[in-house]
Amino acid sequence: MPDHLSATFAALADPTRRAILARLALGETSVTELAEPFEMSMPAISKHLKVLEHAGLISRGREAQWRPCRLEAAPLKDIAGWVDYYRRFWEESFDRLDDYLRKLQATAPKPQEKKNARKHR
Amino acid sequence: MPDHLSATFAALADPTRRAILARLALGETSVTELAEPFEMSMPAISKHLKVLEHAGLISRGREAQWRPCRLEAAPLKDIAGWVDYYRRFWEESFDRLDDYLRKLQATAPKPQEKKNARKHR
DNA sequence: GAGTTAATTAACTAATTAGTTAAATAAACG
DNA sequence: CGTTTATTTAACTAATTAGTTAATTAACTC
Repeated sequence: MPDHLSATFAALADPTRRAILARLALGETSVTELAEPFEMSMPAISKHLKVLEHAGLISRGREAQWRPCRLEAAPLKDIAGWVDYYRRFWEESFDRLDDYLRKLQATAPKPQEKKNARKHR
Repeated sequence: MPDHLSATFAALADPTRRAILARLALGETSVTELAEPFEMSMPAISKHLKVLEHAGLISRGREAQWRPCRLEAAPLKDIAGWVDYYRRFWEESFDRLDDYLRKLQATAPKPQEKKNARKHR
């Protein structure tokens, strides 16, 4: 995985892993307890944890024979930062050209002209 | 892909696809122009676009022989909503048990324990 | 030391992903 | 019509992923 944002997104792309994070939001816990809600073998959970750890989303301690997992939210902050850049696109501000065009399109159903929208970079 | 959040996260887990979205944030454009910055064949880009479209992150029109792509931000709003739940974990509020313990651990037991020097933003 | 509990590693398989090149489709152009 | 331009589909390959069962490591308990 090249960059750390990709690793984080990839880790979050699995519902089991997101459920694990949701559980850890309630507090640190063991692998066995994390595994319990899932119809899945322990090694499968272990692998999911490894993916989460690799992405920096959890850390693992050691306490006797348990390896308690803890949520680490720093990568989530990066995700929030990344996605926030796009906020304006879902908050429907009508001051951008794009939205202007979108509005035009909504009101004038059949634009005949081939508007040369291609720009040079 | 089961749920739509997973599909969105998976789509965002690739740097090429994120770059495509970044380009589309500047405005609607053609597949060829989207492909240009990448050392990658057109079919490869076409597949990336299909992934993005499947996740609802872009929509495609038709204008003569071009299929202009447009950013669709609704799924990003869902991502923002999901990640926002975890905001308290990176904003270091010290009113939770977890953070209390974390603080104890940082100050008390072992002098050469790693300092846990996370910064506020 | 033997057994129990917690978790990981090894070895394997099936499915998915990300890329390739070559062929096909679709619309515009002369 | 045949050609050009834009894009997709087909067919293939290599790498990665998500899961399995069996074996292993590690620490505690008797």
